[in-house]
Amino acid sequence: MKKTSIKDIAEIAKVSTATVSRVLNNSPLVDEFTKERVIKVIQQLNYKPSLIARSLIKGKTHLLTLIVPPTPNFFSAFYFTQIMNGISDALTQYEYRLMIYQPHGYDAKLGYPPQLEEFQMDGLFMIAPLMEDRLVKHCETEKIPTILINARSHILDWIDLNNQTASIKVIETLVGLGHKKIAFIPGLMGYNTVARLEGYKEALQKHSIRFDSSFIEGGDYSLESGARAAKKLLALPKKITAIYAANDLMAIGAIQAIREAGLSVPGDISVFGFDDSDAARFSQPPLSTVKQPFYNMGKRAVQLLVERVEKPEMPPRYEEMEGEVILRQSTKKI
Amino acid sequence: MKKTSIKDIAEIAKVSTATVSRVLNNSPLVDEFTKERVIKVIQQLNYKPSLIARSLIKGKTHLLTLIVPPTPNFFSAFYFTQIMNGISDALTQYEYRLMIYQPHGYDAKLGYPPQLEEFQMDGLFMIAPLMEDRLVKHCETEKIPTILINARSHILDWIDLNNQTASIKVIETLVGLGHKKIAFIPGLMGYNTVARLEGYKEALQKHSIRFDSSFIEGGDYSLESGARAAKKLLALPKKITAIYAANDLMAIGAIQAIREAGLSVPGDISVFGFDDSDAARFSQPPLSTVKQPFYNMGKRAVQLLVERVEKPEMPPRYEEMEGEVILRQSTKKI
DNA sequence: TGTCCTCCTGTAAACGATATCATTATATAT
DNA sequence: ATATATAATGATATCGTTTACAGGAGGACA
Repeated sequence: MKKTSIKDIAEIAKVSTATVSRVLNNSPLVDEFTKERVIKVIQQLNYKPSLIARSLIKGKTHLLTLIVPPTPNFFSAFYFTQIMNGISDALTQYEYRLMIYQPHGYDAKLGYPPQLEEFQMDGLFMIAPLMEDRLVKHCETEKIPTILINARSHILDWIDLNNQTASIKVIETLVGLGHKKIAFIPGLMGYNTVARLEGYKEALQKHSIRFDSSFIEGGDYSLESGARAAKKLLALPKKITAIYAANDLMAIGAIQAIREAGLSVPGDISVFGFDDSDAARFSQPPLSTVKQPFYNMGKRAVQLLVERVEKPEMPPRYEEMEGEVILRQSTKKI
Repeated sequence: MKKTSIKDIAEIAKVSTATVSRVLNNSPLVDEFTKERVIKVIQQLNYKPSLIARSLIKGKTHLLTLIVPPTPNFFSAFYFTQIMNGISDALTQYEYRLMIYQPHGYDAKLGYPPQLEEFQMDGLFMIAPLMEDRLVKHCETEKIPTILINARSHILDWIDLNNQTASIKVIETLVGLGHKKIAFIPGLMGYNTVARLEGYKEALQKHSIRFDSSFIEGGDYSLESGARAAKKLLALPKKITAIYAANDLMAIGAIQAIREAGLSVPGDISVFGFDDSDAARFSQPPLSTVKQPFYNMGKRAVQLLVERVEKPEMPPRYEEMEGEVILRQSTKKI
């Protein structure tokens, strides 16, 4: 009992397979009467054309692949899921399907994962690849239709947060609350960290606050690294009144360190995070943070990628989205 | 400049396409010498066989699809991501690839999403479908290789938490801490809620504590519903000393309600959650809860599904996994 | 009546692999 | 020398579609 194919339909409807195919693709050059007859047979047999066969001859699979970083500590679930939901929802408008690929030995010697090349997919979403990612390089040189989400490139399309203005908003919020001695805990060096630091400096300058490099203490996006950094910052001779961390987890680590030092949040020190993760909502006190429009980034990424797939020669397109400051109880006026 | 195909290889290596195919599938009936020659050409041209073409003739796509519920409020990101990570990691051992499908109008009239049928995938993962899910019914009657994760069926394979023993562990932990008046906030009625309630009753009986139906106050897995339920429970004439909620979010809602009533957690009332979500870790106080082995469920699901795909006629297999009690600061001895 | 269009339909060749069967070359047995 | 087995290879059909091309039917027009 094999699947019914276009041949079966043709036979029963007493037409050629070509005609059935024309009906399927509702070509105008088929008689109304025969069209109706064919459709009836199709419905009776509950026939569904094979996308595999169609892909083979058309040379397009209508498959897009989402490359997921191998969940390092800084890559949290909510981040990914929101983007995926955005992609998934937007895809319902298009005739494309979504595959997931999560490289395992990411930094291993292997360059481009063979599985991807073999399965001719039409385009790639890449979430937050690192700057030196080999896969990105490969896509750039091979001109594989790709859209970077939360990363940048001169050759590929991308969507990213405007990290600089987001940072500026944070600092202006803190300055507005009366803070002047504001420390920053950047994450691993990457596109966004650089831009956030830039924004931090710019906002300070705008408000005539002198930049003090001892107020910068890096982390690796983990909770522990946030705690470590905060500990050092608290030991500084000049007393800080606020800490701005490059993600929520480090901010929460900072809160822990501040408590351990016998100080309170936001009583003694205000803390700002970044990302608006679950952790921010449920931390104690709830964390002021920056919300990235992940869902919309995913949605928009679909549009850009599909257009790229259909017009591979278009010049690359870039899009910056704005972050939104979410004020909760970890920050206070002084 | 089209993709290089098996024909090109054959031509350059001066063999037939059949031989190239044999080399690709390392058949033993090909001379060592020609094999070497063919391989060299393959590498030179960086040829990768088309999985599409292979799928067409083999009748197998080597594509598995993960059906994701349309993120209702009770379906949180960490839940899904952990399962997906498990699946994704396990898949590296097999020659299968992963697709994602997230139905949108889930409860709408449409039964089986056409996109799935058209793209012949070999098997389906379904996460926590509801009992009356039409897609599940479809898979059951059409004998589509499917594994349910966190759900059950008489016909399909499944992996689920042993909800009853998990519940028993929770109650025994609370009883061990001296609690006797323990309320339960179940979630929406489904497989797991029923079993958890069963376990709750069984554990009470075992410790000769009379079951009191007024101690049961249902919610819908949302934070607000947890708060509402707790409020009612606190208003009971008989004073409870502990609340066990069927998920973390409702537990956190309960904590908020308890605070609003002027009581403290765990000072006056101990609270237990379920799932070990991020929210549990970062709530204040950190929430005692039950950790479900999501990652391992995903991993194991791959094994079961692949075996099912390869032997469709096997009798269905079921697997129960055990939950682990995570003790944090929301529970206290009395 | 013959020519040219238009409209519809069918035939057959793709797409890129695998699988079946046939064929050749070589080795071994008689 | 002939028959037979074995190893390596090639020719060709096949999977389920789409598509270029070729026709046939019928009408319009000279």
